[in-house]
Amino acid sequence: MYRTHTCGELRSSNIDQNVILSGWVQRSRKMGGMTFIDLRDRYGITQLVFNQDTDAAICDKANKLGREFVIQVTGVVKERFSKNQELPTGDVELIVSNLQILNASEVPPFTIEDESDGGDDIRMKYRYLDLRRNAVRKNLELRHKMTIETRSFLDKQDFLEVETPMMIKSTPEGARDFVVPSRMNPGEFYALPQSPQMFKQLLMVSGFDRYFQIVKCFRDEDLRADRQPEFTQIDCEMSFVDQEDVLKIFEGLVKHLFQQLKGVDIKEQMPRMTWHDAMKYYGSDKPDTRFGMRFVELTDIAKGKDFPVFNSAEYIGAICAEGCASYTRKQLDSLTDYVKRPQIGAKGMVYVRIEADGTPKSSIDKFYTSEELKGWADRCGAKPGDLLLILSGDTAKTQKALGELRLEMGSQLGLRDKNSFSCLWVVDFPLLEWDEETQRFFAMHHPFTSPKPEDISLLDTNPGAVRANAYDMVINGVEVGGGSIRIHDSQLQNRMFHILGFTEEKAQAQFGFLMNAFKYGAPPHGGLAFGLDRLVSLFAGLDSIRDCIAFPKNNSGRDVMNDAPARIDDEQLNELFLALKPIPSKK
RNA sequence: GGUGUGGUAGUUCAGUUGGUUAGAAUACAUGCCUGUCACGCAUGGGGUCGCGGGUUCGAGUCCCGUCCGCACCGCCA
Repeated sequence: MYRTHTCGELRSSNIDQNVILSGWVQRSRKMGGMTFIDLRDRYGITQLVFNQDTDAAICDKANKLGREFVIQVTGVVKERFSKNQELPTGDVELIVSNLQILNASEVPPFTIEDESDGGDDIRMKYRYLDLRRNAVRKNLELRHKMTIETRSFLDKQDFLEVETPMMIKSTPEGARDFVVPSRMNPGEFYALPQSPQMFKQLLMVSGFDRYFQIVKCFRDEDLRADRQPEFTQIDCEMSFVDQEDVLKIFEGLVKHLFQQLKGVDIKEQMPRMTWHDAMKYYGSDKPDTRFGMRFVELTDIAKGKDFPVFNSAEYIGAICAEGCASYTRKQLDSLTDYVKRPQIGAKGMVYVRIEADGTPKSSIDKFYTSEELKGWADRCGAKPGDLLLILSGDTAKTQKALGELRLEMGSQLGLRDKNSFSCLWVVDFPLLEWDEETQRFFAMHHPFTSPKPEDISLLDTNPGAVRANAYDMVINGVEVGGGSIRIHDSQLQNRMFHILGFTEEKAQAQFGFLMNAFKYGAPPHGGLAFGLDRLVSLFAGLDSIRDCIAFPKNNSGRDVMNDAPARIDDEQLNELFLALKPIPSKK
C-alpha cells in the first residue's frame, strides 16, 4: 500500500494515528538537528519531521532528498508546536519512522512553486512539470467542473450527448481545414472538423431533438492568446425552437455555470443588443459592457466648420473619459500614438478637456468656439473634469479604432475588473458580408444560417441588409459562444447557396447529403456552440486560453514539448502516395 | 504575409556615450544551525551575451541578415 491518506487530508482529528503518505518533495528545511520536508501531491502539502535525536539514520536519509523526489513515508500524526494557518494541514505534522525513495529526480529546470521562476517558454517545454503547480492544476480542475456541470445541466434538460466523426469531408468555406491523407483511398483526404455543424443538423433530421457534445474542433489559422488550432466547444442543437427558446435555454446554462463554479447568482435576464447597436455604441460585435463610455456621434455638429480633417470625415465619434481632464500632454500623446499604431490605424486623435469651471480646452480650439465645444460636451454628457476623446474618418474603421481606444481607456481607468462579469447577447447579425477582394458575399456565420423572415424579401434586392437569426453570447468583451436558427427548407437553402456564389453542382458536391436529408422531413432547428477554453479562462481570470489547456500549442502552432508537427518518413509518404514539394529553407 | 517587442548564468532579469576579469536575485553544491514553513548564515561552482556577417584599436552594447519566443493586424464561415 502506497498511502492511507493524501497530502491534503490530515487534520487535528488524525492526531496519534499511524498513516502512510506518498508524494513529491516540495522543499526541505534543514535546521541542523531537525529537518522539515513539505510533501506535496495534488491534494495539498503535509509537513514531515525528522529529528536527529529520535532517529539519526532516517534524518540523514531525509537530508539527501532533493526537490521533486517521489517518496513514501510512514509515521504518526502529531500536533504541531507552531501551527501554520496558511495550510489546511497546518495544525499537524508527520513524525516519520520509515522513508522510502520511490524515485529520485533531477533538479527541475524551474521551481515548482505557485510563483515559479520559470517563463512561459520553459514551462511549456516541461509542461508535465508545470502541471504540478497549483495555479495550472486549478485551471484544469475548473475546466473539469465546467464540463461536469454542463453535462449535468444539459442532461436534465433532455439533451443527448452524441459523438460525431473526427475524420470528415473538407469544405472550402470558412477557416482552413486540417487534412488527413487516406491510405486506403490514395490521393484523397479527410478533414478534421472545424465544428460538427452538419452532423448536428443531421441529428435533428434524425429526430434526436436535443443534442450536445463537448468536442474538439480544428482550424488551421494563425494563433492568438485566445485561439488554438485545436480547441473545445460545447456544441448544441435543438429542434422545434425559435431564437427565443435557444437564448433562454443557454442563458440558463451559463447562469448555472456561474452559480456552480463562481457562486455568482445572475437573476435578471441577460441584456440583448443588436449587432447594429453594438457597432454604433462600442465599435465591436463583442462589446465589453463592464463599463459605459459608449460612443457619441458628433458628425452633424462637428462637421462643416473650419477643421478640414473633420470636414472630410464620414464619421466623427467621441467617448467621454470621466475625470480624465487632468491627463497630461504626455498621456494624451501616448494615447494618440496608441490609436495611430498600424494595428488600429487612426490618423490622429482630438481631445477636449472640460475644465473645472466648465470651459472646454481642446487641441482644435482655433477651429471651434467655446460654445460649439460645449455643445459636444453636453451631447456626451460630460461634466467638469471629464475628457472627450474624438476620432474621425471612414465610419467602420473609425468605430473600430474608437472601440480599441475605449477598451484602452477602460483598462487604464481600472474599469475591466476580472472578478466582475457582464454578459449579453448580441443579436440580429447581418446574414451576409461583402468581400471586396473576391467581389462576392460570404455568410457571416455559416451558409445554413436562416435570414429573419421579415428580411427575406431583401435577399434579391439588398442582400447586405438582410439580418440573420444569429446570436453571440459576449462576456466581458469575449465572444464565448454563438449560433443561429438554421435553414430547414431546401428551397431557401438553395437560394442561399446561389447568393453565396455556389453553382448547383458545387452545392450538391459539397453539401448534397445535407440537402438530401432536408428532403425527408427536417424539423425547424437551431443551436449554438460555446468555446469551452474561453469560458474557463474567463472564469479563471486568465490572459490566455493556453493556461486552461493541459498541453497547448505555442504561437506558431507547435507543441514545444514533443516538437510536433514533424517530418514523416519517406516510407510513410510513399504509403500515402504523397510527395513533398521543395520546402523554402528553414533551419 | 505584416507591425511591435524581447533573446545575457539552470531560471527571472540588470548591464550607462562602445572600454578592465559581464553582475543581481533565485535555483544548485558544500559547511554551520533542533521548531522551520519564502527559515537563516557562510562559502563555492555555473556564461558560445540566440546564430552569422560587418563597422571599430576594442562590440553584450552600433549596423545588416537570420532563427526563435510573445502580443497584435491580416486571417479565424
